[in-house]
Amino acid sequence: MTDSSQFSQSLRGWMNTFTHRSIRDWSRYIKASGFSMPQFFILMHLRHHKKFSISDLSEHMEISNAAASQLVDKLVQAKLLVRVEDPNDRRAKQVSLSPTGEELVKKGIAERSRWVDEIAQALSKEERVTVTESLEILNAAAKKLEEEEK
Amino acid sequence: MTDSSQFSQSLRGWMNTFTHRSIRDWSRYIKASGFSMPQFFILMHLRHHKKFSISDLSEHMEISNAAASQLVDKLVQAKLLVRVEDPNDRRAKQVSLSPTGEELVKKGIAERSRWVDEIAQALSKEERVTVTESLEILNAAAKKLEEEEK
DNA sequence: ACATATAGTTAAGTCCGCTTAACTAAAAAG
DNA sequence: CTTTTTAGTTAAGCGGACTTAACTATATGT
Repeated sequence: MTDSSQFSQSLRGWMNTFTHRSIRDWSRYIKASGFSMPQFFILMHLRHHKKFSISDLSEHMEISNAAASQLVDKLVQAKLLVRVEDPNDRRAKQVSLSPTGEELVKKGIAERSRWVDEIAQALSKEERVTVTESLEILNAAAKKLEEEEK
Repeated sequence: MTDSSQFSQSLRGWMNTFTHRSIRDWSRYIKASGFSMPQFFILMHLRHHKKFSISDLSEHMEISNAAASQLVDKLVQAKLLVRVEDPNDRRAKQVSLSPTGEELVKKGIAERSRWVDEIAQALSKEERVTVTESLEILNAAAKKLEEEEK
């Protein structure tokens, strides 16, 4: 019987292979592109949250405000981020991806998706249909959970 | 029509949410457990490749032999790794997880799987069946690809 | 056997992320 | 209007990951 625990086990198995692969591929890409892990985390985070303040970032990354400010500053100098004054609160800053930053992240994702395409080709047509459907289900569930957490 | 590109898109979507979540959760766990990213990468890598030499590691992580040696040394001192002489080549060392190290990685994975369980609960029984099946398919495909890469 | 290549360690020095502390400026509270 | 809180920056200093270079020890090739 395919019950909840069997599901969890399958998902965990997939997470393992996926995580392992991700760590390897991402860290290589990050190294090749000349940025540090923390810097890249910021870029990735900005893909989901188009805008954030220094405080948001320091909270999210669990580092001090000073550290967040310094990290952002370097990325601004590298032209990957844009930092503007918050019109509603002139003390605060709004940080977002610059076109260059966006491109960098996209390119990283594109590199990784070569793997995805290879997997796609390894499947039969029927398998692809089933799997696509499932991924949509998972995606929807994950999004719903994320909503609830706020 | 659910073709290959639609599949890729779904998988990429899932990868995005998953990667985003992973980065956040893992980096928090790593920070909380007091180890650095590179150190944790080593532990994760050892979960898949039970044993490796210093050279293997430096190649895999794309760092110098010296750096690999130093990283491993710290983890050995912290009792997370075991480093023994290779019986076939006395110049080489075989590095593997200690029981403590294994436990640390397992605990990290366990933390993350709380999220998995939450997702499981958000699905209907039928959805779980479909998704479990799909995950097995994906896993098999990923494993096959990994084999071929060698 | 000797020379060369390979596996790993050690040491010195650089760079970077992080922290705390001191500061500026704006907003909120009284 | 004055006080206090909040957002962010700057500077000094620490620690860790990384590099290169010099070294030891084993293995391989001629």
